[in-house]
Amino acid sequence: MSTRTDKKQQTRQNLIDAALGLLNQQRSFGSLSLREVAREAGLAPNAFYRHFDDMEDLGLALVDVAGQSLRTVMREARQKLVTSQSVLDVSVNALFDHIAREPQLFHMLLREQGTGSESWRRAIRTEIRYFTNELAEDLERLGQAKERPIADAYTTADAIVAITFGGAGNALSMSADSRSELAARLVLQLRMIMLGSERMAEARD
Amino acid sequence: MSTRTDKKQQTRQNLIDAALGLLNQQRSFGSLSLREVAREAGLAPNAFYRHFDDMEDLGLALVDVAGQSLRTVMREARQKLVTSQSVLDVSVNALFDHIAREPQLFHMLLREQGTGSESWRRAIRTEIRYFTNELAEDLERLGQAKERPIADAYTTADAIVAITFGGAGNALSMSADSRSELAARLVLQLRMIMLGSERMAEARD
DNA sequence: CATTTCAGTGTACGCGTGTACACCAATGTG
DNA sequence: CACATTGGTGTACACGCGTACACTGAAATG
Repeated sequence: MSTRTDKKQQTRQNLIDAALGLLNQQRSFGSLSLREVAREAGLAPNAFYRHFDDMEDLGLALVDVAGQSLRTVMREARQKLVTSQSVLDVSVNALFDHIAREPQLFHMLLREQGTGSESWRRAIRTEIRYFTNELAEDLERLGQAKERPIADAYTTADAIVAITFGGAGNALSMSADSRSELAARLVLQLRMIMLGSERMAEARD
Repeated sequence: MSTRTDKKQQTRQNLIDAALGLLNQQRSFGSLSLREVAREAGLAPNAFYRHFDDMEDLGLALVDVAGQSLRTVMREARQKLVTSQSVLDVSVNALFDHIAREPQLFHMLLREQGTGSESWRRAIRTEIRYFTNELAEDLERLGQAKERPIADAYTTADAIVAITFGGAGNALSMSADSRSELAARLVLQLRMIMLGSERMAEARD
């Protein structure tokens, strides 16, 4: 009873992959056309409607996929938060590796935050806020464990995310060399934030 | 001998204003059509070509206008860098005021960095890098004057710009209330960076 | 086995687009 | 004053788009 549903899932996935395949640093999701995506997926234009209401609907599905991918990065980073010494260094490099593996996904998340429909932008904002909240929690816990508390965990986490994701967005259109140079600078900047946050917490006592 | 050239300049400006007028948080520059802009400017579509090669050409002109506006903000901020006590607070609020006055310009600069043609993105990157360089210079000078030097002025400036512009980009689609809340958080984050940078410089001795 | 469901097709439509071409009328030039 | 320059117009074209409609054939259902 599932040959039918399986096949449907498959072509749905084909549409998603087709859209992703058409994205690159020159081409934003907003510039893709329904016909174009259907063509790339080997479908007649009309068949698109069997799977999504319109391009916006597809877009939200893509953000969802990207969100899952982002959560994977985070989970890995959280593991390292416990074990490693040079947390920041390892985390940033982990993120950069991940980005290099799925550039289109992160193109959407990091570089198309500001464009598109209201719901598109809200969906992206939600994914990123989720990331920030989790990080804030980790920072707080970690700060107490090491007895070097930080000031205002959410604000600190937000700064870290802004720096990291902003940088990662730029990394998308860079050579491997410039990329690792950028990664090094990001680590420095994150260290500044952590240092500053700790110092602010000290001053508050 | 200038009735002709004057008029031409005027309609060119009309085209620029028309494009700017069509931009808002839902509508990105990339989604504007040549005909649409010409229509808004009260021109026949063909007349567009008397002033710009194509939409990309217009886009670069717009980035140029935005860059000039950005440089104005910076000049004001630099004045305050010398006179005021709470530099960061005043600077961030100055930027936010400016943004509220010309939202379309900053929409392009802050939210459409990641989309569009190669030359479009390079033009935007150049404007922002200019800003970062000037800030780095100021930070270095200021740090020496106050005998509280900072570490790696360019890296510090880059972090400040990333935080500030990232935040400002988000501010564009916020209510006035959320906006000032955000501004307050940004000031905190910038203080973290400054504090951290100073501490890094101390540690290096 | 007869019937219903439904993913996918082909045709067709009106629309907005970029831009080529021929033209006009006012300004600038010798 | 005669002529050249040029900002702007109107017409026309082919194109890609979203999507409505009628359809088909295979899988699912009873």
